[in-house]
Formats: sequence, structure tokens, C-alpha cells
Amino acid sequence: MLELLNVNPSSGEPIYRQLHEQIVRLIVSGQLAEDDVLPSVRQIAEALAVNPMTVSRAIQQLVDQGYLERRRGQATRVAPRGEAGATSAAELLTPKLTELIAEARQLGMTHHELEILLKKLWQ
Amino acid sequence: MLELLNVNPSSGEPIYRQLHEQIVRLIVSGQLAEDDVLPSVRQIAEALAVNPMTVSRAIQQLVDQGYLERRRGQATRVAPRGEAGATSAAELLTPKLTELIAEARQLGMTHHELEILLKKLWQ
Amino acid sequence: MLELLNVNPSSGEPIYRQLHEQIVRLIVSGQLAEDDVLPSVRQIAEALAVNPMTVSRAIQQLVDQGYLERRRGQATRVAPRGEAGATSAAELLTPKLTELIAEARQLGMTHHELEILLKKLWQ
Amino acid sequence: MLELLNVNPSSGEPIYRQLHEQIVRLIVSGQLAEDDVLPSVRQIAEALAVNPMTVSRAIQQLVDQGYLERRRGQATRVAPRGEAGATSAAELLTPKLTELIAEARQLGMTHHELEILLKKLWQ
DNA sequence: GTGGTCTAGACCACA
DNA sequence: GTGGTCTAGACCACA
Repeated sequence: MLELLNVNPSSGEPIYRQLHEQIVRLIVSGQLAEDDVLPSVRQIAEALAVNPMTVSRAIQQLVDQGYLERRRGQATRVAPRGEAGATSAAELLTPKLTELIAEARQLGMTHHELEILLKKLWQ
Repeated sequence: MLELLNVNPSSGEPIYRQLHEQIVRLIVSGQLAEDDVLPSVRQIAEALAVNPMTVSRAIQQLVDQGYLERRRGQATRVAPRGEAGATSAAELLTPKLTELIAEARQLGMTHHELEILLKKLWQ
Repeated sequence: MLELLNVNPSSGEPIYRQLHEQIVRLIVSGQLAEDDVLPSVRQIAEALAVNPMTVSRAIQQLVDQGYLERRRGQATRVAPRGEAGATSAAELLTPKLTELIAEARQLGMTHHELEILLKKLWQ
Repeated sequence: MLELLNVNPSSGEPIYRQLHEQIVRLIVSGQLAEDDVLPSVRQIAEALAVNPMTVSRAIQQLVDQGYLERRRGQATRVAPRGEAGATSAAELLTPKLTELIAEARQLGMTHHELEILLKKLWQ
């Protein structure tokens, strides 16, 4: 699972937030399933060459948001997500896409033009 | 023109960057045309209730990037953009859309699913 | 007796302390009487699916506090509690209730309001 | 407002959580009202003789939970709480009181006995 | 000035 | 072994 994580320390995006977003995507896409265990904070930190506290911060937020679950003395694992609570990929993408659409409109683009651009960039 | 600008101080996005992006969009969409003059830094700052230094920073960047032009003793105005140099709406949107596509893929979405979501959110 | 114990590994409360508190309550309420024997550490650990060291720690504390008694070669049993030494339910609850009262006061609640809430939650 | 905060570093309760709870109580009880500004992280840290990061952590959580609001470059302030979103003192106290009631019952106490104890401890 | 991020290093509770 | 807490200190973005 460590191979699925990677981090760019010189991006403007804080490392802890990069990690947070990546792990959310792994969970929402099902690459990390309910009850799968995560490597320990120290292992992740070593693999990514960042400070353990930075990793811990990302994971703490995921626990607070109900994505992960810590049981005492055991590895952190993916929390069960009731049907209701589960976030879909579309839901996760909605805020960013909504904003992008607002910008496209301010730029005077039509729905069709944006579709064309999407097709082109999707490759 | 001041009515076209607005700023959300509690958004995560820095205010100077919100301003910068908005003005770029006004220019690219043609709502601000070549030679149109901008209100003074002080006027903008007052209208938006933000720090003049913040406005100044946004405008300075726009000047550096060739969107705006200062002639001595005169108001800042929209710079002429040769056909070649002009940025299109599509070009402007490309970086954000590229990133969004990368995320959609990490989430396991198909091109078609993203198109559907786009259509739905466009309304 | 094992059926009376249960433990929540994802609660914030350490497992050994959950166990400790439960056993104390069983003794104070009389569900465990003087001279009743406890299952072995290993049996308890297996029944609750927790680490034997964790069980051991809880029991050791109870022995230290005089609730339990080990006689050599025999099972751990509930210690005799002289009338004087016996803890009452009210005594046991006092620290937590005192703290809760302090919080209620900081929140501006009156004695009457807290009584109402107590009645409601008691059902 | 700094006089209203105090912290016990040798309590078992983590400092950042002590601070978090205190500020919540100040908000719920109305001692801190909507739009009131908090002292800066550095000021609080100095007044309480703790590390600024510890203060920051408490405040960050309050922001995440919607109690506080940060606007860029300005002081942190109490967020507006829509009628719906506002937490009452009773709501805030409910989880702890519910647990205490469960314990009282396990101890064989009656509602009346608990009321008596409450009255006595309230003084 | 404000807050945000990150690191290194220490110490502790828990299982 | 695991994670949680705290500190000191550095550096940066923002207004």
C-alpha cells in the first residue's frame, strides 16, 4: 500500500493535506476496503521521507472524519462506512467541478465547449 | 467595474489570488477590453473592504504578466494583447481541468461518468 | 461472570480501565460477592479477545486497591470488605458527578435545569 | 478573555483538549458571542505558558467543527451559529450524563438516589 | 503583525 | 511494538 502513496514536498499543497486527499481517494475508489489496515505512522513517514507528526496529522483528520478507525494498540484500519455514510467518487468531485464550471461560465464558455476541452484533456 | 469584483475573506484561497483570477477572467472573457481603465488600488480596496497592499499585490502580478499596463501618471489599464499573445478561455481552464481529470481517474471514474457529472452540475 | 464483562476497543477509554471500572461496579453493586472467584486472566482475555497483559493489569490494580485477593495457588477472588471499608455506589459516582456539575455550571445551567435533563435521560 | 482560560498541564487530560472544551463552553454559554475575536495564538500561548502549537491545535479543531472562523490575516473569531446549528448546554452535557446514568444503574442506584446525590454535590 | 507548516527530539500510555 | 502529546525552533504566506 505504501507504493500507492507519494508526496511532493515542494508543491504548494501542504504534505499532510496531500496525504489526506490521497488516502480518501484510495478509500472512495475501493483500493482500500473496509477493515484494511494501514501501515504504521512510522512506516509511512519513513517511506515518504517525512516527519511522523506530519503523517499523524493527516491520519488524525481522517479518523476525525470517520474514514479511519484506531483501536488501541492495533494498526489503524479503514472504518466501516454504512451505505448511507459512504461517499461516492462523484460526490467527492462535485465541489471542485462546480467551481470549475462557475469559472468556465465567467469566461463565457458553453457547456459544449467545456465538453470538448474535457474530451481533449482526457486523451 | 467594481461591481464585478468580489472577494470571500473566509475562503481558503488567498484574497490577492482571488482578485488576480477574477480580473484575468474579466479580461479573457472580454468584459474588460483593451485600454479600459481600472479603479485605483485605494478605490478597489475600499469597495471590497480589504487591505490596499493586497489589491496592490494582485495588480502588480497582472502587470508583470502583461495583462495590465501602467503608463506614467495615468491609471492602470488593460494592456493590448496581440492575437498571438491572447490567452483563450480554454487555455486558462486547462491546468485546473487537467488536475480534476487526474483526480477523477484516481477515483476510478470513466470519461463518460465525468461527462455525466459535468452535464448534471452545469444544470 | 464472563457475560457481565464487555469491552469496546474503539472507545477512547483504555481497555484496562474499562475492565477495572466494570469489575468495581460488579463488586459494589453486589453482583460479585465476597469470596466469589474470578475466571483466570487467560479465560477473561480469550472471552473478550484482548491481550492477557491488559487483563492482568486491571486485575493487579484491583488487588492493590483491596477489591480482589489472591491466595497462593488459588484463583483470584473477591476480597472481604469490612463495613467500614466498603465503598458505596454514591461514593463511587461522586468524582464523575462532581466534574459534570462543574461543567454544567460553567455552561450556565441551574440545578433545576440539570435535574430536568437527568430526569429526561433517565427515561 | 484570557482570564477565562486556564490549563492544568499535569492533569491526565491533554492540554489542547482542555483548551478545546473550555472554549466550547464559553461559546455555548454565551460568554463568547458570535463575532467576538479571540486573542492571537501567541498571546494565548504566552498567557498559559504553553507552546503556540498546542494552542493552535485546539483552535484548529474548533475551526474544523465550525465553532470558530479564521479570516485571512485577521484575528480568529466566533463563527455565526445558525439557529439550527447552535448547540445548547443540555445537548453538550448529554453524552456524559447518559454515561453517568448507565453507571449509576449498573450500581443499582435509583433515579431518586441519584437526584439526592446530585443535590448534595451541587451544594 | 497574524497563522500555517514542518522538523527533530523527548517522553508517555497502551497493548 | 503502536500512537499521542508537547516543546523549541525555523521558515513561509498573507494582510
